[in-house]
Order: sequence, then structure tokens, then C-alpha cells
Amino acid sequence: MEIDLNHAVTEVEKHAFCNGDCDKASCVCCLSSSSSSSSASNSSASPDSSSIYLELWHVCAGRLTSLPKKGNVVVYFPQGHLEQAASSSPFPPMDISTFDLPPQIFCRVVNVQLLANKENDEVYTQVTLLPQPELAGINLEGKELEGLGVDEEGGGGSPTKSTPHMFCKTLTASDTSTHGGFSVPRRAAEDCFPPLDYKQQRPSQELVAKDLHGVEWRFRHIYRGQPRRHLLTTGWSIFVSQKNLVSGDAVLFLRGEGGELRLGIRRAVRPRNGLPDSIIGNQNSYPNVLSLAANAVATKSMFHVFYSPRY
Amino acid sequence: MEIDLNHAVTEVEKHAFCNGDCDKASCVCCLSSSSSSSSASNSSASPDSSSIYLELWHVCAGRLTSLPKKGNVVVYFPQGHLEQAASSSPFPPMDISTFDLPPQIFCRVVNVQLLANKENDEVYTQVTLLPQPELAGINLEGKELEGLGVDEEGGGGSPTKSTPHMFCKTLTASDTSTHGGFSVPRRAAEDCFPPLDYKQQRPSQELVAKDLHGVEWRFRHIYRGQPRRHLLTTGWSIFVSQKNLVSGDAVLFLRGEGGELRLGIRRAVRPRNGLPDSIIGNQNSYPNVLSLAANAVATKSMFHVFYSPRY
DNA sequence: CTCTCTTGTCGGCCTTTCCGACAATTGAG
DNA sequence: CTCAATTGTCGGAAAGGCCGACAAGAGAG
Repeated sequence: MEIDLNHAVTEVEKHAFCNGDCDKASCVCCLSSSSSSSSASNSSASPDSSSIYLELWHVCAGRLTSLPKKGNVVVYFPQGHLEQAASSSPFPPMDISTFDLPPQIFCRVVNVQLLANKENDEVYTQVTLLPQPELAGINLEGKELEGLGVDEEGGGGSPTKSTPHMFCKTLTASDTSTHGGFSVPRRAAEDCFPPLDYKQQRPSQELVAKDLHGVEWRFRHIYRGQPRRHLLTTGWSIFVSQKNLVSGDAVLFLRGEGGELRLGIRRAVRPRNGLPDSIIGNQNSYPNVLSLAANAVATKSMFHVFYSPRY
Repeated sequence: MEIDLNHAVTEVEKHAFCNGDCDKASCVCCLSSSSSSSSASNSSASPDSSSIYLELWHVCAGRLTSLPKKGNVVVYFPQGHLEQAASSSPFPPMDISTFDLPPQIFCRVVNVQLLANKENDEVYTQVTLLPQPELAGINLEGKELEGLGVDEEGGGGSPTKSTPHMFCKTLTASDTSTHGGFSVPRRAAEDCFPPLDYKQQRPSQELVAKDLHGVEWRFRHIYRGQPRRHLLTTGWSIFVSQKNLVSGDAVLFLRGEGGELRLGIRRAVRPRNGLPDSIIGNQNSYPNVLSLAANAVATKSMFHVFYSPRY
């Protein structure tokens, strides 16, 4: 499973392209297609295709996430998709009979792109499906998939054991207040950050970590206080304010093989305000969602399904 | 002169490439070749090829700078180049007779690239010369050029009249202290910045200006105090610290036709510490400087001369 | 010269941010 | 339970940074 997923995404990045959907949402393909040009000191946006990025995506998505496998045949349920879209849409419910669609559509998974919303760092996937009308009559056993992203193998998709050094901490009031910095759990700091010289009185270093968009964040990591503990000071408050973090949200750090750091966020589940808070909701909502599928079936072409693993 | 130079640089950017010399120095070609991919919120590095960039370069270089014209024939003086290189080199002087070079080498100017050092924003040029052995005997009148960058037309190279809205201010102690912001000369603000609504008590706006590397800097521009004056507050101190500015250095702003702002710096001449403080010094210094020219003469191929207009 | 306009520097004050003190909490045994 | 390790929150202090006051300096007439 892990290997397959990695392959799938590597393919995506090789044939990188950017469609209209990328207008507001930052997508991996766009960013990784930016060349290796030397970038300015306070900017950087070119996540590599290393496995640590995939791991970061999965960790941000939550460990329970599983994804459809590229190349597999899945079943797309228009009704299910419509209901899901309706739940986050401001428009009144629509009648599925408007579209001349069968209740189940067999599709091959052509592509699975791991993406992240540029506005709020929400992770999501774009699944590219190609209808397979010749399979319309077969038995469902084994190869089925719900409309949105339940993998055949159940919950086996998170790359737990290939992420040796990572931690995730729910932010406290002190972490998010402007009064101080971020208190790093001891184990976390020792696992993920370069070691400090504990013989010094207040050993410190600069950490640089990239988020899902390839943006670099810099933090001063210091070991001080009585009792002594690990803290992130300078740079932390900027990160909190730019990402709009509040206590209850979580931040996570990953250390790659080469020692490079990645960081991501996982927001606390907040009461829904009824308005779609991400581009995903809009892309999946009326009147597009089913007409696109219907058109794909009619023309035997591909269509896209967006999927937010966390909802 | 201006038109020729513009053409020259446009050519450079069309056929953008990045050679090994760009390792530490940010060059225009590298940056402008980065595609139009959507960039992250706190990053941007893609200077366009508009004339305002050329103007910024010239203003940073100082108005007295003149440059060789692309397509012209110039005379390269190895001895002069060697002496110039020696003045900023830590190595002991060399004897020019080591190289089997004539005292004057007629060359055609194949290219003139306007570049900026990524580390310290120092402007410089890379002049590409092609030896013209068939001209070795002709008279010098009219078409001569010293080894490093004296144009045939003397000092006519700075685009003064095509830079309608710009200012340059030498920074005061107050401008560079952490205690406050930057006091903008009144004429300068009125010339270069969008007008404020003077009826308000403390009118303000956000200014965004790009430097030579295409990096965006944001400043709060406010008109306040008694007597009232223009100030840059938020964002200014970060600029000062990132650029390592001290009182005596100068900052300059340019407003383009479309209202877009550019800014550059011109450092005060500080006592030389003997060590070359830029990659240029190294590139021009022993043992490369003349052997590259000698090799070009022998193989009838091109060679490069780097030139810092301000020294 | 005088008068006005411009702008450099300063004190005041508020916010941000760094620091250790201390205590609440956690976890091992 | 007891004890030690960990870490959340706080007061204090230093630094950053916004404000107008004031006056030095520049320039016009």
C-alpha cells in the first residue's frame, strides 16, 4: 500500500500540470514544477518529491486516512457524492434524477494527487476517475469503493512505520499567546531536532522547517529555564499568527532521513458555520458535481473527485 | 545607448541560462527563468524584464556608471584587468608575461548582463567578449575601450530622463535604530508613493516594493506627527536588519509607469578590509583571470569579464 | 537676515518577547 | 501512594516599535 501510493504520487509529480482548480488552492504539482532556481533569502517554494513530503501529508491528514489506490477499479456512487456535496453547500438540495446517471459507476483510478489548500493548509486529494462502462454488470466483491475515498484495504494507508521521527502536539494557551513561545515536549525535541550542547548554559540553534507548500519557517530553538526545557522562541509567534493557530489546534514536526525538517498543522474540529470554508466545498458543490460525472460517462473521459480526508 | 542596453538585456533574459558563476550570486537570468507558478504568501522572486528593473540596476550602480554597448568592438587590456584583479586579491601579484597575451585584444561585446549579488545586493555586470584577431592592426580611434567597462561615449549610460519618479536617501541614525521607522523626505513620498488622503488624521497605506532579486518588501506608509511627515513604520526594521543596513548607507525607491515600486540599496563606502567581500573579486582574481582570456584568444571563443561599477 | 518648512532625535508608553520561578500534571515504581 | 520528571502559566524585565514634542537644519525671500 505504501509503495503503491508513493509510486502514484511520483507519477503525478513527473507529469506535473496545473489546471484551473489550482487558482486558490496550492497544489503540489504546481509547486514542484517550479524549477531549481536559486531563491531569495526570505522565500522558498519548491517541495521536493521525497517521501518525507508524503509522510507530512499523511500525518496532517490524520493517521486513519486511507486512500484509493492508483490503477484500481472503484465504484463511484453519484448519490453519495451528491449528499456529501449538499452537506457543505449553501444551495438547496437537488434531485439526482436531474442527471441521467446510473446508481453505480465503475471507474478506474487514473491518478491520486495529494494536495493542500493554500489558504488554510487543509489537506485533500484529487482523485481522477475514468468510467469503465464495460464493467457495469460485474460482481462487486473485492474491488468496491464508496463514492469518496474508502480504500479496499480499509485503514492501511498511513505510513506509520516509515515515519521514524515525528511528533504532534496540541497547542496550549501559553503556546498560542503572544506572551511567550512554544514549549517543545522533551522527547519530541530529542527525536526530531538536532542535538544541542547541553554543557552550555543556554544552548540554542536555528531550525528551518518547510510546510506542505514548501514555505520555510525559521525558529530559534533554545534549551533553558529552571527546570530546563526545550522552547521555540523567535519565529514562533509569526508562525502562529500567519497560520491563524489557536489553542487546541495541533502542530507537527517531521524529521527526514537527511535531517531536514517539515512541519504541518492539524486544526481542532470547530463547529461548522454552514458556509463552505474551503475551495473544496465549492468545487464539489452544485451544479458542477454530478454534471461533470455525467459528462465524463457520456464522453468516456475522466473526471475529478475531491476528497477531504478529515471530514 | 539606453535603447541598445535594453535590447541587450532583453536578449539575455530570453535566452536565460545559469552558469556556474551563479552559485552564490543571484543573477537576473536565473530569477526570471523561474516560471509563473503560484508562489507562497511570503515569497516571490520573479522580476520582470520591464525597464524599471534596468533603471533600478542603474540607480543602484550610481548615475555615473556607463557600460559597453552590445555589438560594439572594444579593446581589452590584459594588464589593466590584471592590475584591477590584483587590487582585490589576497594572492601576491603575478607577472603578466606568464601568459602569452598581446597588450591589447580587440573583442566584440557579445553580451552585457546586469546582475546583482545575492548576498549583499552589490550590482555588477558580466561582459561577454569574443576576441577579433582580424582587427589586431587597426587604428584605435573611435572604438576603443579600456579593459573594464569604459564606454566609447563616456558617461552617457545612465537612464536619467527615463526614470521620472525616484528618490535616494542616505539613512540617518534614527532611520536605522530599532527605536523607530524611516522618515521619508516629503518630496520623495509625494513623487513615488500613491497619494494619501490628507483629510484623515493619520492617513496610511501599505506599500509593496521589489528589490533587484524580485523579493517583495512590505511597509506601512503613514503620514503623522506634529508637524506631519511621511514615515515608513511596520516592515522597515525587518528590511534594515535583513539587508544589514547601517546609517550612512542609502536606500532608493523607484516608481514604474504602472505605479509599481522598486527599491534598492547603495551601501556607504566602508574601509576595505583587504579580503574580497564578494564573489566578483574571486571570479576575477588569480589564476583564472588572464588564463581564461588567453584560452579564449587561442580557441577563438568567448570569455567573460566581471565588472563592479562602484569600484 | 528672518521666517517657514522640513526632518532628526528624543521621551513616553504600549506591545512583544525573553527569562526563570513555581506549581500543576504526568508517569514510573 | 510517593517521588521525580515534565511542562503550563505567570511576573518581571528587556527590547521592539508607534506616537507626538521639540528643535536643529535647510531653504526661500
